[in-house]
Amino acid sequence: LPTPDGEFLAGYSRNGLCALDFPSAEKRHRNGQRAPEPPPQIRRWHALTSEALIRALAGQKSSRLPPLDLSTGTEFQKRVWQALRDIACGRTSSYLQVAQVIGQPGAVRAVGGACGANPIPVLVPCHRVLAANRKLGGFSGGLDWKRRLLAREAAAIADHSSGRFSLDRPEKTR
DNA sequence: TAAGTGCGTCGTT
DNA sequence: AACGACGCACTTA
Repeated sequence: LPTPDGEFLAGYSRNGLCALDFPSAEKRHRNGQRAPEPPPQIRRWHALTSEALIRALAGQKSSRLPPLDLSTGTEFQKRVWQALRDIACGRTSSYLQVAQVIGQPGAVRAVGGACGANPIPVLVPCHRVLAANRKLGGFSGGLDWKRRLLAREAAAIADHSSGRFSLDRPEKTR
């Protein structure tokens, strides 16, 4: 899946989009060998994924998404991932807040683990979760990506609201 | 303030 | 039984 930020790799199951990988600088994802001719269903989903991802990378609210197949996760993880999807574009949350939202205020650290296990980063916005001290926290795709995504969302919001509203973005970068 | 240490917590492996 | 994309209290510079 080509984007201005490089070639992402999307994976589909019978039920929908089930994986999204950041561009890997090294091995250029299967080196051009993609599936012969995806079935029409998959191609429709892929078109949606493509537009949504490109918008998301620009910091804009994502367009309509294809069905997401998150069935690989445990019950706990699925609850966390759903909570992530409820964080609006341009806003941020914290691992503690997410833990509270899913009704397990003590499972803060486990929430971090679930974020790290998110199979569809960017579209399932785990990058919007910061540490409670308002620092960046971690990111499986690399902290630079997390910074970039947040900065672009903040910029898009600022642009849209003439910058007169307070942006909630991370104070510090580590 | 900033940075480091220790411990509680709890889902995963 | 061990290990974190954490949080919080508490020390030290």
